[in-house]
Amino acid sequence: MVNRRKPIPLYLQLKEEILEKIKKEKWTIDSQIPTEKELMESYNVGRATVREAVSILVNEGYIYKKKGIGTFVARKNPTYGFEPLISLTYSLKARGIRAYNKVVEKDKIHIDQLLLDKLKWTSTKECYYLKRLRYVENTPIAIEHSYFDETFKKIDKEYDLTTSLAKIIIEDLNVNIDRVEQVIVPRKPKDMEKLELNLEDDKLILDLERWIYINNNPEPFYYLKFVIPSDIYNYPF
Amino acid sequence: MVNRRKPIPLYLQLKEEILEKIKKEKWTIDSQIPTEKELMESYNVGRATVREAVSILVNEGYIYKKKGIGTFVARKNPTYGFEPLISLTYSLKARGIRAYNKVVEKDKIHIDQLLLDKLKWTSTKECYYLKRLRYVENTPIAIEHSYFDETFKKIDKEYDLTTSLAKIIIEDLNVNIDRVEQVIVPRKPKDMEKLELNLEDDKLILDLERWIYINNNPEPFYYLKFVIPSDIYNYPF
DNA sequence: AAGTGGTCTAGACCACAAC
DNA sequence: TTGTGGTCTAGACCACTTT
Repeated sequence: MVNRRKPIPLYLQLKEEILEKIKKEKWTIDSQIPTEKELMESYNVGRATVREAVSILVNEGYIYKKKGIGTFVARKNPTYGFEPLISLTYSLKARGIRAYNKVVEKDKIHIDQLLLDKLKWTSTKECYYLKRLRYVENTPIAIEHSYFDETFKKIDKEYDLTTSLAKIIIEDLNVNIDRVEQVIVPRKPKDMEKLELNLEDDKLILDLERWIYINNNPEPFYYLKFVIPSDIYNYPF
Repeated sequence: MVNRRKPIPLYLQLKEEILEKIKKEKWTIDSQIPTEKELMESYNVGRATVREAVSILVNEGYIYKKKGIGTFVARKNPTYGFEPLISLTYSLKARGIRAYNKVVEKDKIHIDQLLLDKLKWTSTKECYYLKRLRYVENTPIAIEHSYFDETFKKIDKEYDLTTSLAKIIIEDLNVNIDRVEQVIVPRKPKDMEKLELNLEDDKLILDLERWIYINNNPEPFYYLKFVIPSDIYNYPF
């Protein structure tokens, strides 16, 4: 029960109450939790208090809402913090930020020795290139260069390339991810990149390269390069 | 100006208004923006509307609040999503989640050939080991093994090891980060890890290894291994 | 039509920091 | 003491989904 005499805000107490019900499986995954009205009445608090408590749990990934329907349990355990290792789209979504991806280029390409090394491939094979610009609030936040093996044919045919590629790989492609390698290196941007990312003159960028290995294949099926403005060194702790 | 006849919620319109003032440097970095009361009066909206708009911008990292003082501009440009590539603490904080780190072990250690390879060092030198458990809401979310070169003596002496190591490295240590390498591999947990992370029986974990290179040194000064419960395959996209 | 969450207002009291 | 953001209430109207 919530207690007004405690020095802890009501919405935090209520949040803990709800969380406990989820942890103890009184409310199970994908089942609906009480409506805002019901929570107001059960705990004798105002609607703002209920909404504050609920919104924290939504933010932390425990519950989700469906407009016009209700609020539901998403998960019993937290998945804190490692989302960005998997998906930029997801990590933005977790912060309530809508991202938009624009396909700039899509091609089957020829591979030379240099690219072969980049891709960590030992022999020449089919290679598909996808270039996307990633936007948040109409501001470009990254240039993304993707290189796929023939797996791309399926992706291109069946999925929407403006959404999260990680989602497609993890959820829909039905593959086992064996290994993800990643290298981040800061450097000066090229003129073209300055233009695409709307960069000020002296600003550095980051090269983020990623290789994904699946299905026991010794070579990666997917090579990704992000070009990102580097404000990384002055973020507000 | 905000407009009630538009189909866009007032708080989103107000958010855009504030953001524009920041982007166009009408309100500059670290300067105070109008108080909630002033914003209510300027835009003829209620306090909840103002607080909603402001809280989004806080979440996105544009502004920050000081209790009892006011609200201030943090940055002009977005830095969405990439900070967490370096700092777990940051990525949690961005979602309004407080993390707690507990130092389990701290030692100067002997290096054998196996470890030397792991660390990507070519010759033996001083090596300091730090093991921490990382908690959120009293739930352990990761086991962290850190290996430092002699740089650690300064860190250990001058800083609080229960805070963000990334913050210390980036902000306080005054080094240039040249390169960050990272490998993620899923595997079955050891019994000890099951215990420390409170794992259910069939759950996989992720090994996340990270090497950080600084100051043009060809060898990393810092090797990190995270052991993380893996909910990757059921992300709520 | 009924029920849900989404948006919004007006007002209140509080804890905190600065003067 | 004053002003700030933090918490909380009661009430209103809306858009959305299901019946």
